[in-house]
Amino acid sequence: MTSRLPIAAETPTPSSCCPTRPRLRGKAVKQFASLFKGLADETRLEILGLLAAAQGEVCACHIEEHIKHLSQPTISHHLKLLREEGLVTGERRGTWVYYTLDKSLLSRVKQFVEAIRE
Amino acid sequence: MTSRLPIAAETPTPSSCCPTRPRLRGKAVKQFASLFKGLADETRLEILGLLAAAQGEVCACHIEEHIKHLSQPTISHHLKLLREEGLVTGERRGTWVYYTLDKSLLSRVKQFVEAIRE
DNA sequence: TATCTATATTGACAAACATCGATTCAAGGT
DNA sequence: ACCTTGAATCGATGTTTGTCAATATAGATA
Repeated sequence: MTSRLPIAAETPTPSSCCPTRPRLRGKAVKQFASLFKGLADETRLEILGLLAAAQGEVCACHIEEHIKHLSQPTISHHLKLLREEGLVTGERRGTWVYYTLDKSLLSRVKQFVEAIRE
Repeated sequence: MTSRLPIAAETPTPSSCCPTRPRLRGKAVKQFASLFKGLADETRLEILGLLAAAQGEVCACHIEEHIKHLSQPTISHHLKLLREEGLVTGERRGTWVYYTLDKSLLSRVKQFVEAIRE
């Protein structure tokens, strides 16, 4: 009977190791998950990297030109997802559509850093 | 012939609107996409939020306790993905396995912010 | 050894996603 | 009107992903 203490004699209790309130809850979890889903694709990151470097508008034709290994419909599809997620905006002028990085991208990512860091 | 200039008379040329070098390329794109895939799930974000708030170890049993709407194998699966992505570390002590948030999470996210911001 | 508990693994399945070819839509030029 | 070009949409397809029930593994206790 209890000749020696096991490595972890005590069952871990919530009071011993668990936070009362997690740092990501409810709506925030959904919003960040949605944001990161938008960022969780190589093609979309390439597009964002292009727009960030341009510091302004880039027309869809140039985006397609840079991402040469994918078809036009595929890139259009990714642009749509980025628009819906609010990470870019697209404006049609004449024949062309010009895309711009939305500032909300950086602010939302920074919000995540703050939420985790507390 | 050319009675008046159309809204966008000139075809957008790379030199007019395109950056010479995008801000996310090659390996960096892959690494960030992999990171964001790890973050692109509500359950995994909840787990990370728990670990962040705990500021230390949390045993798997408490994680499962907090995320009550999912089965134990499902949570174990997410913990595995987080481990493989280097976002958490797990250490077995006796019967229990204790998880900790890896510091690399914040640094990697901040790297992304810097890359986009230039 | 046998047994109990905590965690991980396996196998199956449905839903979500990335991709493409074909088509459509929008706008300008002839 | 017609044609041309840039971009979006549609429909189909193969892959990835989240989930669970069942089972296996690791470690402690008896």
